Amino acid sequence: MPEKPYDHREIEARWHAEWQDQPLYQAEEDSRKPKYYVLEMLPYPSGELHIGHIRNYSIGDALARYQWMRGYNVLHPMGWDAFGLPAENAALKNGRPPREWTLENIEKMKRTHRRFAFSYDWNREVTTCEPEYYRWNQWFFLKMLEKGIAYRKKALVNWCPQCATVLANEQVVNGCCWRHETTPVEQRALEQWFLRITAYADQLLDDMRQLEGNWPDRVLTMQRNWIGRSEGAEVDFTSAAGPLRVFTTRIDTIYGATCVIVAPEHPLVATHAAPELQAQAKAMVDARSSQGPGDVVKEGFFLGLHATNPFSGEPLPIWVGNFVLMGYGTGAIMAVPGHDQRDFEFCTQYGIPVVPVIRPVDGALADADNMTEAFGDDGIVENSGPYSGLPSAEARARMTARAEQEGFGKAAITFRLKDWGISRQRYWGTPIPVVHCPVDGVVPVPESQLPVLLPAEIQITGSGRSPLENDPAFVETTCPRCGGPARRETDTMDTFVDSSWYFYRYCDARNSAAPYDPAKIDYWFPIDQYIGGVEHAILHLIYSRFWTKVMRDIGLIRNAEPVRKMFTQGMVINNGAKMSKSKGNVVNADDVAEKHGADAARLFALFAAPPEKEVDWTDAGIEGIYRFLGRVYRYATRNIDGAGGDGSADEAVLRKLHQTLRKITEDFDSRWHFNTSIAAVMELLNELIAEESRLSKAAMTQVLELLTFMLAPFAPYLSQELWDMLGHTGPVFKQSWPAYDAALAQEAGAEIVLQVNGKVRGRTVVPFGTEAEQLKTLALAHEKVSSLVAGKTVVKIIAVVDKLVNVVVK
RNA sequence: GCUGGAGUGGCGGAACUGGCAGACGCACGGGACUCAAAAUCCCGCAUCCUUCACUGGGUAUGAGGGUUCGACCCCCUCCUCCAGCACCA
Repeated sequence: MPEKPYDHREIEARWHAEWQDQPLYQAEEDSRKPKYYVLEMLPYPSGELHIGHIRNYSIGDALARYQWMRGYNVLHPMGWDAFGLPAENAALKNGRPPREWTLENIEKMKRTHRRFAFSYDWNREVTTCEPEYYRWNQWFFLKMLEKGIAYRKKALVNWCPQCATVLANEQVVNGCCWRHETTPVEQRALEQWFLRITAYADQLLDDMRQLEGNWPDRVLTMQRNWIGRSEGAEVDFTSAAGPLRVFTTRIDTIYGATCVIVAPEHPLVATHAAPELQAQAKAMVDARSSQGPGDVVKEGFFLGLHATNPFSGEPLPIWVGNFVLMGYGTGAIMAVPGHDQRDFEFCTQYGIPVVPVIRPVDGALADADNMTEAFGDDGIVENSGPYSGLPSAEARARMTARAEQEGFGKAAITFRLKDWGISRQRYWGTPIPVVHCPVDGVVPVPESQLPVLLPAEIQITGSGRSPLENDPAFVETTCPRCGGPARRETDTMDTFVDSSWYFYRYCDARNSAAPYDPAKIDYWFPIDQYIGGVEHAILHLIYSRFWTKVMRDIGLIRNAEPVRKMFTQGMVINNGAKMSKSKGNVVNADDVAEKHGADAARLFALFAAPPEKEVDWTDAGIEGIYRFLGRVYRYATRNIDGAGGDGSADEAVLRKLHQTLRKITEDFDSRWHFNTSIAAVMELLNELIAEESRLSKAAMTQVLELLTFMLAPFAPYLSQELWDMLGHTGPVFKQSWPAYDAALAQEAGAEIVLQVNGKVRGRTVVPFGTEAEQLKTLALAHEKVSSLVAGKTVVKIIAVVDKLVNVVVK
């Protein structure tokens, strides 16, 4: 058969039509096959897929298809993170109702998904803005309220004036909003709903040990830092205003404390500071909140009060310092300028004495007058009453014990992690299911009344409060307890709530009686492989882990962790910047599919770099892949029913064929460096073309079939076309992944590198396993080697079986 | 500042366990086919020296040192870049 040109449009259109209404990718219920749950992070439905998405999904899809071929019952679902601010902004801008806008975007993106033939089980699709989904957010919220995990408090919150809403701590980047990177976040006091994630801090930390090895170290490190567990002690300093509690990790330095510093928001300021000092503290708070990224200059003032060091009995001045955080520890510290750099800077600035009390294990105590920086290491405690001479660690233990005995302190653990504020003053989110009753206070909506529906018709104003407040039909209700008039809560939930458990819903997506059937979770969980961007290393991935633990404690599920293996793929860079709408460098997936085809786009996304690394998008790069696919196609079409050659190249070609298959299989099972898998297929093709006329018909048949299989996880359209051309029926990815033939893949002999003084001077082929002694003899007999050795003394000869010989001469 | 990670041709990257540095692709140069172009195919492509040529040799994995018969790989010092955290007491 003469070769045919590669027409990606024709091939992809044909199979697209063929597959359109077929349930090809459904996961089986009640299967006896082993399960494999592969998941890619669900996208926000912005309206278009770009190449960054394509990369994420191409990795997951290759894996899903490979696992199908390996005989697994694969669950590979997709959904939409459909609540969130852009829908409201779109509504403001062009008057489209958020739901309508969102659903339309979803339809558009789904078309692109199908065009790329990603193997999702669309029967399990989850759309988080639909009541069938968000009612379970509300249900979980009520459970958490019962358990005391959800609670309400007035708190200083991060407020973004641009978003006109509250941000979680995790959403504040360098003092600015994560969505508006130049807008400083303000502090406001509001009644907010919180989830007590801090109660799980230790578990979140401890269970990371189960994840080690299967999650990227980088992600685990970031989570550990985020949780920020510190062991130390709380100690009461006595003062005229009552006991003042500080948190310290270095109680061993307490004899070196020269003042106590409180945060400007500390209650002591409000109760005991003179009015002008209170104004000064307030100014400090405001200055800090409006300060953007960069260094905050240390500032402070004397409060006019003293506190007594419970160990030394010494009176110390109480200062207010702008670098002391109310939100961490007790909001008050003991300043030990001799052994803490921050305290050193503050105290020297205000002339507060420096008193060194720790010396290096093998050195002398520093001289206070000549210090230029604090000595922050552990050492030997000096000038510290009965503790003098003890190593730091022991001093800490004894001092803490004494504080506990005498009731002025205790061992304490402080976390950097704070409770998760979930209230948002927004319309397009899950309504928080409580009502405010003048008689009964805050009353949960009974489960039977769920879901609390978001009203469809709403005037989005963009002003500070939730648009829901302006909808009397929503706000005005009756108290479920007393039946009197009451107001609904108008805050909605943070959208990270939606994504904290969506992957459980995939297991039972149409359940209307419960979030899911626990038996199904038992079968499918944990997720075998989760794939997504590293930008979610802390937010989404910590919340998800927390939610799983809560569901377990409610008694719904048994697994403590949702994700067994995590993979973070690198970003796609275009023109030196991360692709984003605001930078205007987005490469649209449909455009690429039109020009070069979905197969080429997918293959290039995998070929350009190892999946965990960033990858530069280049039009030229995808051209190369497109040419490769064309060569494969033309090679196949012109050889598919040819007469065959004399077979003189069969042995070499089949060896290469099975070596390539072995490499791809190994890449899937270990390191996922699909760029080298694809390079190996290219190498194979180069050899196939070179030896084309010398291949027997039987060998050619085997070549074409295995080549088709090798491409099946990466290029579904082309491989299906080839499979069809080869006279087979049915989807190629439902065939069994072929086992490579180890005997065929075996090289004829070992190539031994011959070196003199570590430099390669020749090589020779010997039977595998040829012994070292024999290799040495062979090497010395080698013409090139012997000429270089002649006239010199052989110092030694190193021989490594099947690898090399190195003759060392002098 | 702290904590991770990374530096290899013009570019993206390979070299998996200390054993042939530069696979594969892009770009580039030359050639074939063509009236011409596109497409396609063939050849070359780290660098310097040597040779008419075949060839042969030296130098190269951010810089400098070390360990080793042998180092992109291990150790030490330094430089640069990227990411995360950033007064967390």
